[in-house]
Amino acid sequence: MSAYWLFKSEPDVYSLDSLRLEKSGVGRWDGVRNYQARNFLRAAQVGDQVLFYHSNAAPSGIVGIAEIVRTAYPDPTQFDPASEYYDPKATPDAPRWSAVDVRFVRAFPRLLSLEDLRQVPALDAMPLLKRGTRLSVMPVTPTEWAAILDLAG
DNA sequence: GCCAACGTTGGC
DNA sequence: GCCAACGTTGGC
Repeated sequence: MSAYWLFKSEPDVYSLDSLRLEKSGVGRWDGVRNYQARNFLRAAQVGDQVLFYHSNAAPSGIVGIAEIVRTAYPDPTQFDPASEYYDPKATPDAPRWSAVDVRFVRAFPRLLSLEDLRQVPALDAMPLLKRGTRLSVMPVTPTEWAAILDLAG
């Protein structure tokens, strides 16, 4: 039984299109530096479905679907001093941060903006829509998933 | 282990 | 670019 997730990314950094255009067909979801988000990443299983959300965009919103193709492994960027995600306290023997691999599934016909999503009562409990929540990886319930796909058309 | 200071996120 | 909200750090 697949689970559902929502991943946030700034489209200027990594968009759904970036994932779609990956030569290998697979994109690495790295750079997560929040423990709660990391723990959710670690819970993701192969085949789980992911809502791809563009943050810091105009407008921000859900743009499509990706799928987990590899479960959590140490995020290589934490060991790379040249990376903006470098974490000097992480070592290969004691990694702190995890990455997963995803593949593109599909783009929605239109972006579902926060404003759109707030119109749907079934989505009221989503952390995404709660004031002040900045979680970049969060679980999505089957009910929420169905409501969002319905909205996407 | 408290908590002030600081840094980051992300909508607007 | 502003700034509210939140997470992390580090002095004590």
